Amino acid sequence: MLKIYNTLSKEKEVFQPINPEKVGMYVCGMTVYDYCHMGHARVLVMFDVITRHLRRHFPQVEYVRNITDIDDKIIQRAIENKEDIYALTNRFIDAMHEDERALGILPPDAEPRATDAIDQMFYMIKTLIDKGIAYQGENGDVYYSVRQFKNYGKLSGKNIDDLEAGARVGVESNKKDPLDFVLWKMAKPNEPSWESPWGDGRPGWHIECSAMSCNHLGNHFDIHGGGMDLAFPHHENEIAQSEGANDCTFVNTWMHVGFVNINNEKMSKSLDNFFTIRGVMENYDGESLRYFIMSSHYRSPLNFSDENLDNAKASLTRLYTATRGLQASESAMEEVSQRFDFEARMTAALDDDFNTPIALSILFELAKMVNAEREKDLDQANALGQLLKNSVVTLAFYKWMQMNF
RNA sequence: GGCCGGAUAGCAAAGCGGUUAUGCAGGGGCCUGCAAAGCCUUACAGACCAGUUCGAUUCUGGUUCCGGCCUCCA
Repeated sequence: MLKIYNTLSKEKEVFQPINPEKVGMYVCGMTVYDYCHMGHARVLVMFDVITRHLRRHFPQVEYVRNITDIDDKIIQRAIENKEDIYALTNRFIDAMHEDERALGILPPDAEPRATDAIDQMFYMIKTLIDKGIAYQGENGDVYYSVRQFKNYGKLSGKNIDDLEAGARVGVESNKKDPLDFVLWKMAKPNEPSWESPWGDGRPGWHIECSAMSCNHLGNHFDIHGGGMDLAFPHHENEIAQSEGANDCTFVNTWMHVGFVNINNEKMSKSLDNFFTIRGVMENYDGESLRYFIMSSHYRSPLNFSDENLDNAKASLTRLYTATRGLQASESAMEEVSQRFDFEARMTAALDDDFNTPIALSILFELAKMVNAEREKDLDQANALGQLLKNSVVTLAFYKWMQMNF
C-alpha cells in the first residue's frame, strides 16, 4: 500500500489514483538560462525514483515535466550574452539532458515547453477574465485577482490577510491588490512577444504550468511536484488559476522535495553558493551523486559537502564489492528473495513515502549476508549476490544494468 | 512581524512507546605470505526542562538554538 506525504493535508495518505489504470504526474522543471545545480539534481533524481516506483504499482504512469523557456531571466541572460534567446535555451536544454543521463534519470514521458503552449495559456486567461477572476491593468498587463479565489493559501497554509499585512509596498500600482499576480505581461521594445487579445506580450510564470499540466493530464490529475520553494507562491497560484478556470479540483497529491544546503544554508543562485551538476562531476561519478541524493529522505534537508559525497562513494563501493563475481539463476534468486523477504521489505520502504534511506539500509543488510555466505555456502552467496544486483537496480544504480557480471 | 519545519552517537542518516537501524570513521580479534576486500566483536546517541506512562529518543507542553517561506528560485 503506497503512502505519500501530501503538502495539502500535511499528512501521509494512502495513494489512490483517480484512474487506477493510469497515473498522471506533473513536475515543475527548469528555467533554462544556466546549468543545473545540485538542487535541481535532487528534484530530478527523486522524481525519477518516484516514477520508477509508481510504475511498479500501476500499469501506466504519465510523467510530465515542463521546461520554462521564456521569462525575465532568460531574456536578460540572452542580452548579456548577445545570444539569440532560442540558441540560449536550446543550449541549456541540451546540457540539462546530458546531466540527467549522467545521473541515470529516465526522460519524462512529455517535456512541454512554455513557448509551445501559448494558445492554451490564452484560453485559460480568457476564461479567467470572462469569469471576472482576472483583469487587465492600465499598463495592459493581465492580473489574477487573488481575492476572487476563496481557497487562496490552502496549499501553503497562509491566509490572504496575513500575507497582506507582511506585503512590501507595491511597486505595481496597476494591481488592484498587492497579492495579485501577472498572467500576461506587455512586451517592452525588442523583447520576444506573442500577439494576444490583450496586446503583444508574454506569459507570466505561473500560467504556463497550469496550461501545460491541464493540457497533458486533464483538469484534475493525481500528483504535482517540485522543489519546496515552489509551494508558495508558484503552486498556490497554479491552484488558483486552474481551479478558478476549470471549477474542479486541480491536483490530489502535492509533493515537495527539500532543499540542498551548504553549511546549513539553502543552495541558491541568489546566495551564489551553488554547485552545478557538471562541476561536481569533475570529481565524483554520477552514480555517487545519485546515492548521495537518496541517502536522505526526500523531504529532509540534504547537506552538500565533499565529506558527504566521499561517504556516498564509499558506501556505494561496498555494495559493488559485495556483488563481485557472483551470479545465479533467476529461480535460485527468487528462492532466496522469498525466503529472506528482501523484495517485500524494499517495496515496503519505498511504499512508505519513498523512504530511500531505509531501502538502502536493506541493501546493506543483504550485502553483509552475501559477504558472510561467500565463506560458508557459495550457492547461497551466488543467489543472494544476484538478488543484491537486482535489488540495486530497483533504485536505478545504473552501472549495474550496464555491467556484465 | 506572520506562517512552516528541524534538533539522534566522531561524521552522515532512519524507523520505533519497551527488543541490533544502516554506511563511513574508532577499539579488539579472525582470515591472507603481505595488502586489499571480508567476517566476528566493541565503544560512542537522541538540545534543555517538565508532564503523561509500569516504561519515552519516540506522545504532550514549555525553553533554547538552527533552517525555510512571506520577492526570482528546484
